[in-house]
Amino acid sequence: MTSKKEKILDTAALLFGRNGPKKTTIDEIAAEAGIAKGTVYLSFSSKEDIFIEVARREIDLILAKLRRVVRSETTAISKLEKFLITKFGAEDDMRKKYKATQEALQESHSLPQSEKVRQEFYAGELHILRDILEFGIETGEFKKVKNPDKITRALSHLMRGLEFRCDSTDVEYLSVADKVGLFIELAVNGLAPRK
Amino acid sequence: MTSKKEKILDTAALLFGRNGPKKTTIDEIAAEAGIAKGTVYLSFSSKEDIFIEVARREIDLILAKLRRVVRSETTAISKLEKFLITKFGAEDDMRKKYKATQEALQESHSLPQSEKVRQEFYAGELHILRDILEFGIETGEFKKVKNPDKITRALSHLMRGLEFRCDSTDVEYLSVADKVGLFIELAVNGLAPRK
DNA sequence: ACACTGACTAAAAGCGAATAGCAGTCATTT
DNA sequence: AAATGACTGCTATTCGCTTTTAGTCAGTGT
Repeated sequence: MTSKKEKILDTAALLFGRNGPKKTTIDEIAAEAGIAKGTVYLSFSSKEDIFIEVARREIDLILAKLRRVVRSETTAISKLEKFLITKFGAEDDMRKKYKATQEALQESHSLPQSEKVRQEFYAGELHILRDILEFGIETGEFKKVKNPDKITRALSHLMRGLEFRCDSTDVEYLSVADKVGLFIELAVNGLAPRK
Repeated sequence: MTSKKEKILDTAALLFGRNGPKKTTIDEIAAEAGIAKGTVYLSFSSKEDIFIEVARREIDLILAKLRRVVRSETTAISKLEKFLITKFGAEDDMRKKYKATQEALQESHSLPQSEKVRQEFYAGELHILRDILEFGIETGEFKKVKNPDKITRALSHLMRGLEFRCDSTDVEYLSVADKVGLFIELAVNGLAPRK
């Protein structure tokens, strides 16, 4: 049997995904997991604690997937492309399945600890991006840059600019392929002419 | 004497800037403008109407300023730089003075019509950006691109990615100069090496 | 005749007391 | 020792009431 803690996390993830963490009660989690409420508190110290662990698990899944698809590509550009495709796709997943994560990534108005989880996620993403950048520099696909950290951050901002904004209509609904194309076009080739 | 309509708009802009449009009443505007409430409704059909016109005036000011600084530069890159510096600076202004505009640009939870104003602002920005792009292509600073519209949009997204996010800590507080530098570095030079 | 006024109304926002729902505890059971 | 679920106190929500406010219009002054 998977440990009780795992069981609780699985159940919580399921229910968080169904109604969002805010509308999920410890009573529900306990009932659905087939244990008593008090038992939940033998493994976790608070609801927030559960939330954080669920979010962390989901984020790890996404990051692992991103790392996997990046690893399986052989050029920096295809790594970048796959990364973007997967990342933009993951946003859909998040909206559907990973409600806890979505909550955690939602700026402001979430639990204090979720800030930490968000940082982890962005740090993870940034790290992957940075690896791609360095890989590209090694293979000669990219030029040497003075400040890779800042460039990585700019890449991540461009990416963020292309993210879906669920609420607004101002980001026209570009297809994922379009977004990726634009990203590569700009970030890789740049506007200046190449002789 | 400036027309009554102007007087009302000036007063409304002042009060909107002081307390935000939500917390400003028509009674206050009328009192401050030294006219009776009913008179306001001779020039405007609703509070929203006033709001929209105030926001539009403020947006026109910002766009005009952007156009002016861009026009006064002679190279595409310096145009781009000045545009960005001014734009990022304008965000500060907005937080301080242009409460109506800020409200209008705030995604969601604002009045229905404010959507329209937002669109106008983005369209205006996009147009300026696009002009810079075309200017750069003419002067040879930029290469010919297949789809200038989409590239312009990508530029605007990169820009948006670098915008202040007033609430969050995740966009580290890069200085305006850093942001501009990153933008140019990426968008103009790109990652690919130039031989 | 016309520009303007401000008391008026209907509707919305604000308020707070009553109520319901929930996280977390702990004495009891297994 | 591990697990339970009735219980507690706190927070969120509801609901009726009061206040505020957008918008109107009969009236006033010029």
